[in-house]
Amino acid sequence: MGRWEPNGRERLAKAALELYGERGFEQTTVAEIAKRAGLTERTFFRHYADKREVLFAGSGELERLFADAVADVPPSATPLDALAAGLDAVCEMFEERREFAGKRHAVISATAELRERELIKLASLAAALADTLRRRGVPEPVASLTAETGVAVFKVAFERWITADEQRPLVRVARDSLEQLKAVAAGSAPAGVGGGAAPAPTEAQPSA
Amino acid sequence: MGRWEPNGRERLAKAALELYGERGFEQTTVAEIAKRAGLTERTFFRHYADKREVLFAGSGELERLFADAVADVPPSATPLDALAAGLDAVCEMFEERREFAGKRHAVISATAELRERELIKLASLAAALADTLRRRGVPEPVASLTAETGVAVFKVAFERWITADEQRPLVRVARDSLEQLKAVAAGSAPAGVGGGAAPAPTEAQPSA
DNA sequence: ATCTCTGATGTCAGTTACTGTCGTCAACGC
DNA sequence: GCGTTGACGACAGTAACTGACATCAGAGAT
Repeated sequence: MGRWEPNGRERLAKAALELYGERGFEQTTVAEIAKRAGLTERTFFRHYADKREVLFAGSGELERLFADAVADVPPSATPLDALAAGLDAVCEMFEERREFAGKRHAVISATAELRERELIKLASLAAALADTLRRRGVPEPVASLTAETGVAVFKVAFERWITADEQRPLVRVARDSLEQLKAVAAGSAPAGVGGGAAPAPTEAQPSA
Repeated sequence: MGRWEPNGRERLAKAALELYGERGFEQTTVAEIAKRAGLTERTFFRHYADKREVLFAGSGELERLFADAVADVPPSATPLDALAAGLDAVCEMFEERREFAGKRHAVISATAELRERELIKLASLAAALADTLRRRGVPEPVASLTAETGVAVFKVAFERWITADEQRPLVRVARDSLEQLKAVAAGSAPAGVGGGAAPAPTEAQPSA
């Protein structure tokens, strides 16, 4: 047995999520988080670069998962198909953690500072995806555009999935969003309500 | 004449951009910025909410310009065409300020904290665009997807334009990027090297 | 068994971003 | 003239973060 309780890092993360949820991010001091975790402020900053980062420790894992899945798709596939495979892999990871993801998402979307941090993590994800696509031989700017598109689709799908009234699994929502984006880009959705003139996109559910 | 030199706000912005460029963002204190502007630290925070915001004061104007242009497109146009009109309007505004935009961009991309702020401004822009599209009768999630796509295209185009070896006007680069995105989404760009199968996206003339 | 080295933590002092409060003084309207 | 307003300075305070150094259990070497 060590001199201190084990898993200090995890205790800090747990305490932070709790306190951010109870009092809000700005009303919580790092000293309070450390105290709840039975540690000191200085130790908090040894584990997490700043007060926000404690909520984003897992983002590196997500990035690797997504990029690896894209890299593993056969080279004959289009960039968009490779993207779809990555999307599938990432969505699967979230399915089991919906409750945790919900709490975390609520805290983040309540505070501008945390939204900033989330956005830069997503940007980092897009950069990693673009890099992976380039390694597959996809030229610029197609690689970057595809990567940004993939992140946008994930973002939109996640927001819908985390909503209370969305029952489908995340992977289903994501695939649907991707199909809709394809339809938009193909110009099949006129601005006017209804889109009657559109050549019936693949299977666009009138879910909205 | 007032008790103080006029245009304190602008002097602060100028001093900040200079100092961020000379020593870097993190190595510059707010006290130094204020001193160079002939004011005090307290006054800096009266004009700008925080040390980063001084570089993003004009973003509200950009947002209005973009959204208004999208709103003014005839309702018969597709969402993507409306987006293209907004893109044109925004690009025009940048053409005259390339030097300033370059300095600002160099400072921002050198510091993670500033990149975060830029990203949230772009997200705010996307939200405003999505709102405008919904007012045009575009349903969700198409409105959000289209808005995110528009911002992504602008981002990619701006990055290319600000590069020293890019000679074309921003509006040309942006239109080209949009065309390439359409091609990607249409599935015309195989993952295999070269994109030779694609219908020559590189010099796509602004047929839009 | 002792010794040393390592790693996770505590302690403390310091810098700086940011805020609240109050005072000052020119300009402006009456 | 006179009160009000608006922009700023002065000053004190909080809290995020950093650097330097101390402490002490455990692991491995001797």
